[in-house]
Amino acid sequence: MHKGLTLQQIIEQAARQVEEDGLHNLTLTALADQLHIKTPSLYNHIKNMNDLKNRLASFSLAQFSEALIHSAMGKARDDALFAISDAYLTFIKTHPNLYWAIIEVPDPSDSDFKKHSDRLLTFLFQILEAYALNEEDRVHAVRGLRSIIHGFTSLQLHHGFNMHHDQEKSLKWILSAFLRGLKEKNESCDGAGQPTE
Amino acid sequence: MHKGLTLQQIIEQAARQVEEDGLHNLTLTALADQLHIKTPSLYNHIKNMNDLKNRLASFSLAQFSEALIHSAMGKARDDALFAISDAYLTFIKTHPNLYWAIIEVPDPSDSDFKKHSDRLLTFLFQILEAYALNEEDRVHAVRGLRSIIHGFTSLQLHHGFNMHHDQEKSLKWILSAFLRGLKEKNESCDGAGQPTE
DNA sequence: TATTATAACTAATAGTATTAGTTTTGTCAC
DNA sequence: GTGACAAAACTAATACTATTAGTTATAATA
Repeated sequence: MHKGLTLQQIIEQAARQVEEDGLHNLTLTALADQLHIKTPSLYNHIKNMNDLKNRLASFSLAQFSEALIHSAMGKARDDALFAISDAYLTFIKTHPNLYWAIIEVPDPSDSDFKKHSDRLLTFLFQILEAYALNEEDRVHAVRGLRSIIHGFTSLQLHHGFNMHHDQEKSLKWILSAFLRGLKEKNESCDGAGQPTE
Repeated sequence: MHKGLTLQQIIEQAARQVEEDGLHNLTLTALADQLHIKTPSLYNHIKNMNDLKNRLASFSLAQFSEALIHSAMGKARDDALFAISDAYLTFIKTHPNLYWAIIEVPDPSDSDFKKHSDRLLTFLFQILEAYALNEEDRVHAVRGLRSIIHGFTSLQLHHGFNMHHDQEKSLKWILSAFLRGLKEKNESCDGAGQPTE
């Protein structure tokens, strides 16, 4: 047989199966079965399992970036950031296993993966340009945003917070606090604040 | 042979091997080899691989909690929180693979694991009691703290930020911003702040 | 139509967790 | 001490993994 199967189709099928069954239930046998080929035939398209997971991570990250960037269209500052965090939460809720594929990418320095990750980073930098921060502070601020959103969502995804209080409200609350603190840095209206120690 | 091998010894050996070779290089064969027993003998002590990983996660989390709680001894408020974040970073740097074992725990609802995780959470709550927050806000604040520290460290651990700027300084900067925003919430000194939109 | 590269195949291997059934060994009541 | 019992080791076997080597069929091309 000679199906002319394409790498793209393989990745997409892998993504479907991962979405359904989770990343660590992805096996070459199951993947080949769904594609109606024999397992070793996959090696005509991929180097090995790690390679497949890298490509799957890139694929997922591309969709993810797209969703985030799209969500902030025509918005700026806090508005944009809240939209992004909403999109982030939405993606995690609708594609938890794909997000996990991004987190567990075997080789984060893979060139294709890095391309998409850099794109997302640059995008965040641009959003933060609207705030009056010097170069170094902006680096810190971007790291802060990523940390907050990724940390919140991945904790929720894997470990779950106690569900008594609303999730989305929490994330918004946290982001608001961070942004308040970020703005206040330049203004130093802290004269009357509670003493630090 | 009848070595009288104990579960504790097995977990500790597993921890040693994971620290050295990473979580996904932990195999029952390798573990049994190092313990000088045959692979199936492990099943006298553990239920299966998942069970082993759960126990390993609990073991790691216990050490982790201990380190964090210890670091805040005799401190309060910002002082305590910065000490905790330092301890957090230190743990991740010295035991990255054990931290990963905590993150990748197969069953986060495992009772032993939950025990330690609740302990850590309660501890954070107590620290935050020193800030003037109502019940709900304190929930948000604890989530924020966890998200920031976990998010920052796990991003750094797995994907790495660009190393041009200092890591610890970044985390301190981010935490400071969050804490500023947290304090400001009650004070509403925001009259002259930059407009939100 | 002949050539060639692609993409499928079959067959085989080594490494994985796991189960079943057996044997050894330490412990403890008598 | 001796015998009963349970704990903890063992051997042997199974079912899945990924992966490699070598082979065959097909599609495109010259």
